Amino acid sequence: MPSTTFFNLSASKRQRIIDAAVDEFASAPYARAKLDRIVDAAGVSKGSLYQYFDGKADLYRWLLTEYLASKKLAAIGAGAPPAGASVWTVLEHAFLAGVRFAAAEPSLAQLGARFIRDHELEPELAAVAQQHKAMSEAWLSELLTSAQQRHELRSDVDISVAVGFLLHALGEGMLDQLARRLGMSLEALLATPDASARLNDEELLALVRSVTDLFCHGAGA
Amino acid sequence: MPSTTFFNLSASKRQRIIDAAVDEFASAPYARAKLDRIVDAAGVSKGSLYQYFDGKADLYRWLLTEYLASKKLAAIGAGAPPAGASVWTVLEHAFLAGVRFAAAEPSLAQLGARFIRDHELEPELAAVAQQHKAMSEAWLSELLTSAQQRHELRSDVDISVAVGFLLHALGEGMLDQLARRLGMSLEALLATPDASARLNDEELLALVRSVTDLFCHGAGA
Amino acid sequence: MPSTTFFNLSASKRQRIIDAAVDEFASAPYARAKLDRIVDAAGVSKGSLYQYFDGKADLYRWLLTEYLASKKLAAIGAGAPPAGASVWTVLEHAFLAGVRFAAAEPSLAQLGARFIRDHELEPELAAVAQQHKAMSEAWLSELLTSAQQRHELRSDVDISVAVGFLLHALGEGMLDQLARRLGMSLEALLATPDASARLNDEELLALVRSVTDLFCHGAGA
Amino acid sequence: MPSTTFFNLSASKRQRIIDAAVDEFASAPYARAKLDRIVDAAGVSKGSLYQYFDGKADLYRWLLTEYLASKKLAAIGAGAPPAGASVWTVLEHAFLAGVRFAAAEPSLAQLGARFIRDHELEPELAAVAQQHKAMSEAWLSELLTSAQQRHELRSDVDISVAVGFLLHALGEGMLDQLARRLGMSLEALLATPDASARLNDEELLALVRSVTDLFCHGAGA
DNA sequence: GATGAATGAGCGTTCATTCAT
DNA sequence: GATGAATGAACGCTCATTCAT
Repeated sequence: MPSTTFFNLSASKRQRIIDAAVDEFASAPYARAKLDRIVDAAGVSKGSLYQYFDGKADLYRWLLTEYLASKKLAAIGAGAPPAGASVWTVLEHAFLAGVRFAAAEPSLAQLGARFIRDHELEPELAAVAQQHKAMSEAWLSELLTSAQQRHELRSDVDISVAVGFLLHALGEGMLDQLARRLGMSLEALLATPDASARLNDEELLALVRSVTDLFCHGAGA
Repeated sequence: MPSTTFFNLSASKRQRIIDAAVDEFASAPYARAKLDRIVDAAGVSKGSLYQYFDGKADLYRWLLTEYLASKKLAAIGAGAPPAGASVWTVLEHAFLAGVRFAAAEPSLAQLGARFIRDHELEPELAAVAQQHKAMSEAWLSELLTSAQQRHELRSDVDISVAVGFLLHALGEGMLDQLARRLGMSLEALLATPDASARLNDEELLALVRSVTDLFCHGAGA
Repeated sequence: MPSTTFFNLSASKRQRIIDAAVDEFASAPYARAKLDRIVDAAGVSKGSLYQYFDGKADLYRWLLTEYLASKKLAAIGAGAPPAGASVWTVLEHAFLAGVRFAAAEPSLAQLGARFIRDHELEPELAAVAQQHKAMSEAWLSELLTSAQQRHELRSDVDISVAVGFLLHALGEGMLDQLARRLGMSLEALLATPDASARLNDEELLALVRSVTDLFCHGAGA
Repeated sequence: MPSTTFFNLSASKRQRIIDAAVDEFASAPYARAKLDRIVDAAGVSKGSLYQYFDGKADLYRWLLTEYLASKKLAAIGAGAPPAGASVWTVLEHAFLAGVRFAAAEPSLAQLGARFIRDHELEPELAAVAQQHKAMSEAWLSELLTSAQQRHELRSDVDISVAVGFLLHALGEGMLDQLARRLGMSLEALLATPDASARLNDEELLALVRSVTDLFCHGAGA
């Protein structure tokens, strides 16, 4: 949790710190991200950073649970699906919001992607990751269950298997597919912040449709 | 590459070292795995370990590319699908072999799972990981393409999206689903080597069928 | 290159570190010089040393190429030979400056002497050593060639042999001769920082004259 | 001192060990020479080497003080100057023997050269080096003193300076000059065992004459 | 006598965190 | 509140030597 001191900072200085931290945590896994690089890039002293945050883990946690989440919400909220929309519409909206956010805010999206994949987390941070995953799972589980009740989904579909599929598809799988579309490896994509910008909105939509189509109709002839 | 010294060791000692290394690398990502813990658990001196392997990376690489691979091959080879089998049979066999291996050799399966997800790898090891992924992708891509030509798959399915789905489902997703069936988190499963043993073969088969069913028919009503 | 941190240190602390490092590198060849001994003698932590310098090699390089060089320049600059001086005058000045420096700053002179002789250098440091030698050789070669053209040297003298002689005489040979005059072995001289102070300036001059005399007239009857 | 066991070895095995050790100690300074490489090259076990010699230092010492010395003696003894020869003849013989030995037995010559220059020696070995140097100095000192009495040398030449010159010229300086003639650095020469073979006997003689000429007549016009 | 596996002290280096100024 | 110098535990790795077989 940042101290009040942090919020009393001038907006520009605060943003400089945030940007430096986002860049660092986006370009290296947690264990390899260096506070030294962050303070250098932000132009603040190490002591100051420790007055704003309780340490490396605290900074990282805040970035993910507060900053990234709020940005994501803002970006996604704009295009929320109409209430009562079918599960397919909801999923398509979610996918589109995801790929659009990745294309618009590559560093932040990378940060989120790293978080999902990162294994180097302190136990404390791992708990945050698990909680995050649990929430997504709960949301998907409810979405699919109610869809099944509305007969939008086959009654004999294994919900937990479907949740697993979508969880991946909305998270790491999305970046994986983006990378594939761009003809680059996932690693290369993570190292190239604005690569996603090369895809225009139509291409993003086509990608999303391919995924939802597979999920809806399966691959069988 | 282990030195010949390593293979001249008594089988029990060699196995002690392998087990200690597998446990360590399975329970912590590469960067956090400590040689000290391995030598302590194995009851050998640090110097000895360095006479067997060229270093941490060498030990890890051997464990993955030689030891794990050979164990996996032995486990999977037994139940290879008949030649000319349909894509569904092939996939089902692959899935079953995977979950059975995970249930039979949980530590090794964990090791493999970590490897796929690990971000902290030395460049050299990262190359091994990418190569491994590329091979899996190529195999799946060919499998699906020829199936499509045989009209076992819909002609308008996006192969690369389908490959992405299967890649995940056969790798990390498999452990994820196993964890879900056992009612535990993936992390808990990774920390509980013999948890998978609680599922009997019928349950494993049911799990596999749920996944292939989703892939074949989709979730749509 | 030392960090700015190093130069922000109090002069006394900085000097303590320099002295400790000079002593260590002067009393043991590079490969056997221990950072532990330096930090102990300087009374700083190992981590601090690493904030000042990039490592052992960096500290050593700076000591030689910056610190020693600047001290030497200061010491030698005072008594530069007049422009247009004969080769004999130039050489005598160079020798005198050398022996006086060795007598005045024995530890530093030892450091330089070790550097010239040391075989255990990292490739990077070895390059510095070779460059240093090449510069000295070029300077001497030019000095002797132009002297030959001015007929201060015999026309049939083999310049490269003469350069070899002077290179040694101005470097390691100088300490060797100093040791001989003091009736001790070179090793003993290197281990006794202020032994050189026992020779007064007249004796130093006599030593220099003996060397230049041999070089000028030869030993033949 | 090698154990009697060593001398009971078959000549071929003994020579294999010697050659491997010479090669290793010739191609790296003492501290960087590895026993592992020697036993590998010689095809003997490490334990055996420790039964022949008391350790690394013992092997090195024997190689220098017994083996190299005897080989040198054999090579030089053949062309000893006639009794009662002038100092110039004696020196020329000594120089020629030296350069010829270097050209004929490059590895051994390198070993000797390394020994003279090496700073990484154990105290015990350093004593051997000092003793060796002292003997050479004594021989030269006596040679020059008696020559001076016979008026072959100027009466006012500083013997100790002249000894210093010759000591260098006959040792490291010789290799230095050889390297210069071959157009390579000393380091390159040490790394290229048979480079010296490129100079024919006439060229070697010319080199020797250049040096003795400088020593006899000086460089002055 | 020969073997080669075992040893362990010791090295240079890293980096999140602390705290005096 | 801001600074940045100080810290030190911990890591991967080396290699001459020992000693049971």
